[in-house]
Order: sequence, then structure tokens, then C-alpha cells
Amino acid sequence: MLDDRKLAVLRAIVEDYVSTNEPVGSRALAERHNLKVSPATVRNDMAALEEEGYITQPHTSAGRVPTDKGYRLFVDRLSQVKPLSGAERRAIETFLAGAVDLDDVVTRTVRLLAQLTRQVAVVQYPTLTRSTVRHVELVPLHDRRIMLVLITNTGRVEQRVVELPEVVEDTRIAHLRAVLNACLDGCGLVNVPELVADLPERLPVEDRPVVATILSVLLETLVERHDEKIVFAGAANLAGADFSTGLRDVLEALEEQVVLMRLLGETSTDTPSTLTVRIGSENPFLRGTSIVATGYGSGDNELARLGVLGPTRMDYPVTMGAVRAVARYVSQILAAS
Amino acid sequence: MLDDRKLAVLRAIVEDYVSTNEPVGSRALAERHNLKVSPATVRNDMAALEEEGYITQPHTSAGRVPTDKGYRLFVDRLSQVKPLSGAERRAIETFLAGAVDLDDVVTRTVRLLAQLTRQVAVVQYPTLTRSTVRHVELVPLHDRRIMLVLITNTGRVEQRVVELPEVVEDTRIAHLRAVLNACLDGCGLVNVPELVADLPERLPVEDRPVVATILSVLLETLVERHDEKIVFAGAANLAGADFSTGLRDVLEALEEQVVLMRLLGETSTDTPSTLTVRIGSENPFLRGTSIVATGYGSGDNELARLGVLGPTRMDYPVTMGAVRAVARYVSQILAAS
DNA sequence: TCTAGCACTCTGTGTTCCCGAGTGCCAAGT
DNA sequence: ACTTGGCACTCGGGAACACAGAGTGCTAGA
Repeated sequence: MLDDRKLAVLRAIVEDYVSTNEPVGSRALAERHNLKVSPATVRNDMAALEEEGYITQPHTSAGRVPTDKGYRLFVDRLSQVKPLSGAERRAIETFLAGAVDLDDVVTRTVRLLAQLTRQVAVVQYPTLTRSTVRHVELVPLHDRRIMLVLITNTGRVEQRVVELPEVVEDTRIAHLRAVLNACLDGCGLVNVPELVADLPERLPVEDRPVVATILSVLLETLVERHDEKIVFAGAANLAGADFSTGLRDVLEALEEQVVLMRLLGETSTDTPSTLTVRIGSENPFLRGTSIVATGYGSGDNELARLGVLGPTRMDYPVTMGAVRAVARYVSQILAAS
Repeated sequence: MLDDRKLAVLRAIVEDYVSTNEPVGSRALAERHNLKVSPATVRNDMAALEEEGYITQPHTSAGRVPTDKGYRLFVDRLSQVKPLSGAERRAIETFLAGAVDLDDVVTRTVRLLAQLTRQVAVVQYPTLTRSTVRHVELVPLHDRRIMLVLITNTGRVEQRVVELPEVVEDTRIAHLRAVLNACLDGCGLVNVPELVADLPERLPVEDRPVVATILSVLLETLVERHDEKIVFAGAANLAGADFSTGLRDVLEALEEQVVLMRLLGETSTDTPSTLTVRIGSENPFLRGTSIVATGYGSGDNELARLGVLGPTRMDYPVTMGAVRAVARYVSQILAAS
């Protein structure tokens, strides 16, 4: 019931509407894309497409506009991801290569993505869950205060001040540090709780209170940061666009970590290279926006997600290309460091 | 030429306009604030105030609206900072007390301020310049890689991976760590460059290349972070307000660290408790917005700045009260940790 | 110096009207 | 069976217009 020409018409409508932001009529369509048929024919096809729910008209005697369902079909079957230009590629590479630490990588990534897509970019910090311990450091501060620093293989550093139950001299701290590192070095963070479970018992009685305190802070750090930090950039790009749901709602969502998380989608165990596209009403919140997201991470497992958020009326092929490319580059950077 | 009653009229105009967002006319003024005079008298005063440039009318036969100059006079002479309610005070205290590290303090502060003022809040990270070194840590990662961690007295932690020119065994690293700490512990960050200048010469020849590498990264870290990080929150509060300069400009400014920096104002050496208010055209960029800012920091010296940004038409007494209170509490928190 | 009154000047709103874009449908053509 | 041209219809948006209401400036009087 949807022959090739009808699909071509749908594709043309999406492309035109995306670029002009105005309902597109049959005459303009027949002219601009060389469909080799008359406006009347196009109208018939449009009527069919509307019947099926792929397009709609804002009011009688206006052109047609794609529905969410129409965009969905377009993304799934009528378009292909548009690769970036060589210049863009090089720009990404040099821009990301200059990053000095994880914070910097994430900041640069989110800005880059916002600039490339002219949308709002969202990047989640690499989750601790899949990381491994690279080093645990205990730094004496005062008599009863030490700083616990946890360094992961993704370059992430977590630090906490620990208030000890007793005064501990530096040599003992050095010893404890050695013990901790021997126990945890290279282990996955998820395994840390079980690995340290019986640690106090394996130590001399006098060390146990101190170790217990340190471990409790360590474990706390792990669970506390389990809900991951998310940053965004490019909010200025929202200014031009009009959202069916108010601009206010979008801005609020951007500052709500939890909501953003849900929007980006659950971190899957799949290979990270699959692009997720959620269009309009397919989103849990923010029904008026679309989201293009994907996972990224060093090696095969997905560490976190990144993507862009924009109006339903966005250039999906270009956006998808940019998201995919940036995800690849940042994965590369993370793997290298 | 500006007698008490005229000032009272100006105050009333500002207050009314701030709360209603509509040009205020002579009748409404005479009624709502009990000025004990007739609208006609108020009109005369208004004419005088307009003559002096404190108020203006959007068009003939509309009410009056304060000019930037009018707001300035209001802030300087006609209003006083409104202290927070007890409930708000307690809310701030408990909310900030829950912070686990510096990042958390800053994040919580900026959100809190945004929520209290219903404006966009901006907080600058405590500058490294005035901080002192609490500890320098060298963490062996692989043969020729170590991580350099710098901990300051404000709880800030900077880390960098250092690629060494040769393989260095752990004991030597431990020795270097001790040397570095002996040299730098407790010193102001600004003094670090001169303190380490002759360090390589004081060490055995074989250590010099390694130390030089480490020091170069250390110095780099100091200068690189000299331009400080700034975060903001509450962008959603912009949605309702209307800015003479477009919303887009404001959002862009918020994401430009440099611009934000200039807007917050230079960090002064004054005692940090003075509030800075920049109204409309007094701002270097973003002529259509007002900024209420102040310094904060542990003890007497100003470590960084925080404030809010909103439309010129804002409730200055309340905003100033909130900014001042939050700055005090966060200073307290930083001093304690 | 303040007040009352009055004429004047605007903006914003509601109304009407009309143009044009775009549609749906039908009948004729291929 | 599909495509095409023609035609009547619908509706949004802009222009023109009138008008009520709010607010002002000015002047004369208390």
C-alpha cells in the first residue's frame, strides 16, 4: 500500500520540512524534487500517507508536516547516516586530542558535539561500574585526617576526606596503602565490595578500626557516584527552535540528572556502536523533542552514553553522523589514555 | 531637586514594576502605596524623575518604567538588603552541609542559589591562586608513567598523567615525593614556580631529567587552570523572563567561561563581603541583564565569586539577600573542611 | 505647592475583509 | 488503473479600521 513513489514523497516532505520549517505543499514538492509527476498525483499520495498517519496538516489548506511516525519511517528506511566531511573529522581529532584529563575530555566532547550538530549535546561521564581500580592512594593530611584517592583505568579520580578514629602515623598509612593496593589493584569496581569484605579480619586487630573506617568511605564513594554525572552544552541552540513542549521544560530537563539519564537511554551491554533515535512521543518525558544517542567507551564495553537533543524537526542523517563520529573518537581517546 | 517624596515615588515605581512587570501609572501608584497625595502630584514628580533620567515611558500614554539609572539609585539609596527567613536559612545550612567534596559543594551551591532567587546562578570554582599546597602525590602507574596529584587546602584536587623519560622504580618515586612535599607543603600556589626553580640543581644528577619532567607538568597544571572553571544553574528560569538582548545571547554568554568571568567581576582583594550589583548597561556584555555578585572564600581572602544573573527588572533586595547569605554559608563550609 | 479637571495621545483589541496557498474531488486523458 | 488538469472550497494571516481605556501634560484654582 506504500509504493516506492509514496515513500519518495514522504522522504521529500521530511527533507523539505526540515530545511524550511514550513508545511510543504504539493506544488513545491513536485517542483523542487524532480518527481516527474504532477502536483495532483502528489496530492493523492499525500492523502494516502496522511491516511496511514505518516504526515498531517496543521490546518486545512496548509501543507503537510511529518508526524512522529513519519520521521520514524524516514529514519528507519528512507535515510542513511551522513558521514562527516574530512575537515570536520580532522577538527574533531585535533580538538579532542588536546584534552589533559577526563574532565577535559568530557567538556571538550560535549562542546564539540553541540557545535557540530547545532543542537544541545549531552554527555554522561564514564560509569565507574565497568572501570577497574588503577590505584588507591592514602594521603595523610593531619593527625586523624587522611585523603582517600581512587584512580580508575578510565582516568577518573575520586577523592574523599576520611576522619580516622585514632591518630595513625605515616608509616602505618603507607603500609595500609600497600595492603589496599595489593588487594584491589586492577580489579573491577563492582568487585571491590566482596574483595574487601574480609580484609579487616586478615589484618592485626589494632588496624581493624582504621581500616574499617577507610573501607566504609571507599564503599560509600562507589555507591554514591553510581548515579552518574551528566553534562550538557549548546543550550543557546534552543533559542531559535520552537518546541511544542515549552522551552522551559527542556531547560529544566537538562538540569535534572535523572531525567537526562532516562532520556539518553539505559546503558546497554550491547556493542556501543548502535545509534538510538527517539522521536517525539517515543521519549519518556519531553514528548516534543528528539534524541539521538549512542554508547561510547574504551574497547568493547559501553562505559557511558552521549547524544544530542533537539526539536523533532531535525536533520537526522547529519545529526546521527556527528553523534556516531564523536562517540568513536572519544572512545578512541579513552582507550589510549 | 529630588526631595523625599520624589524618591518615595521612584521607590514605589520600582517595586510596582518589579512585581507586576507592567508600566506603572500615576493613579495606581497613589492608590497602592499610601502616598497621601493625588495622582496629579505624582505625575508632576514623575515628570521631574523622567527629566533626571530615572524613569522613562515606553510610549506616550503608558505608565513609567525605571531606567538603569533609576534602578541604580534604588539599589544604592532606596532599598536595603532583605535578610532570608529562618526557614530558608536552615534549608541552606542543611543542604550545603551534605556536600562530600569540593565539586559537590560547588554544584549544590549553584543549584541552591538558582532555586532561592529563581534566577540563573553562577559560581566560580575557588581559584588556585590563593590556595596553598596541602599535598603532592606521585602514583606509579606503569614503568614510565606516573600520575601527579595535587591537593590544595580548599579541597581541590588536580591530577595529570606524566610520561617520564626513563623507567623509575617505586622507591625512587617515593623519595621524590618526599622531596617535593618537603619543598612545597603548605606553600601558596603562586610561590610554587620560584620554590621549585632550583630544585633539580639540588638533587643528584641522575634524578634531574625525571624531576624536570614532573615539574614541567606541575607548572603547566598551575597555569592552565588559572582561568577558572565556572558553572551555572537555573537556566530554566530564563524561559519566562524577557530580555531586551535575546535569550540566545544570554545562553551563549552562560556557556562562555570568559564572558561569565568578566560578568562576575574581577576577584578583588577586598574583604569578600561586599556585594557587587551591575545593572543593565553597566555590564560589559549583556546590556539587558543585571548581575548581583559577591566574593566568597574561607577566612578573609576572596577565593572566587558567585552571583546571579537576571533581567534588569529583578527584585534586588531579595536577590542581594540570597546572594550574600549563600556566600557566607559556603565560605563557612570551605573554611571548615 | 498641591489638586482637580480636561483635552490629547497613544496602544491594544476586536472586527471585517480579502488574498492566496493549498486541498479534495471529479472527469477526462493515457 | 493510474495520472492529470480543472475547479470549487476552506482557512490562516495580513491590512485597514474603529474604539475603548489608560495615562499623560497642562492650566487654573485652592
